[in-house]
Amino acid sequence: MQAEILAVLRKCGSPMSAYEVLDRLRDGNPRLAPPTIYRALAALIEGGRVHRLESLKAFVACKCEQHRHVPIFSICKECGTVEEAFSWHITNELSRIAGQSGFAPARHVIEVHGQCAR
Amino acid sequence: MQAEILAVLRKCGSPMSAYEVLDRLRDGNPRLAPPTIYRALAALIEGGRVHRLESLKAFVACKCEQHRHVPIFSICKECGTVEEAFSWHITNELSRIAGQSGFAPARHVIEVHGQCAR
DNA sequence: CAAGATAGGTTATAATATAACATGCAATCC
DNA sequence: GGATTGCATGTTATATTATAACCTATCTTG
Repeated sequence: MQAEILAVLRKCGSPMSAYEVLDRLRDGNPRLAPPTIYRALAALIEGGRVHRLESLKAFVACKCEQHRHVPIFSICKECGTVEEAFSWHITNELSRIAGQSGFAPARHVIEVHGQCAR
Repeated sequence: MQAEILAVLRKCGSPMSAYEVLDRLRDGNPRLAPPTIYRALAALIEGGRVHRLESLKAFVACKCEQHRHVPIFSICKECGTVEEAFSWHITNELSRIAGQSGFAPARHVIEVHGQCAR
């Protein structure tokens, strides 16, 4: 199931809601239900192979070779495409800010909405 | 309505779901329905007086004197409290990264989950 | 008052997500 | 081989979050 979902997300390229993934996979498996999708998505996210775009309530395949970084998403509000970047600078700076108050970061959500070059 | 919601959020201090706010306000107004809450929340967010924590699907009152900055939220997964910070460093660095690909940022979402000092 | 603007009320429903329990099936162990 | 275990998925139901669409009341301003 994880492999199938990953394939669907990769083929699509842009963010998909869980129910869009579900509809896609129901073509070959009409009995498929939401919990199956959400469970597999949870496992994929856990493994860093899929990200949830919190501000879109949607999911994308990780595009980086190296999963397990702090991803920074640029989300174009015109065309809907999402770029994934990362920056040690920002990772460090976030840790520094957190450190000031003794906060121990575990998971980072960085999403930038705007307009892409196109 | 905006004032009432803001009062509820301030009194609570930690993030509240829209429906928690709704329940609170229904004490004095049993006919209150979700659209009213969501509309007022949208206006408050527009004005920078409330933030939506995307990764929690919840809302907090802005704690800064000066609304209209790029907020960075530290969310403690133990006690649920949320700190709001900001950093020109990060704002600039995000702009720089965006600039590389010609992306024009309009809205930033920065949320860090972890564990606070307590 | 008329006309327009704005907030809120009302009803219904869409979209997102999870709880709880059942089933199937392969691996392992005696 | 048969019992046992573990794990992914199936199934049913429901919870949670959010919005559409249309209506009503109130205020504003010429």
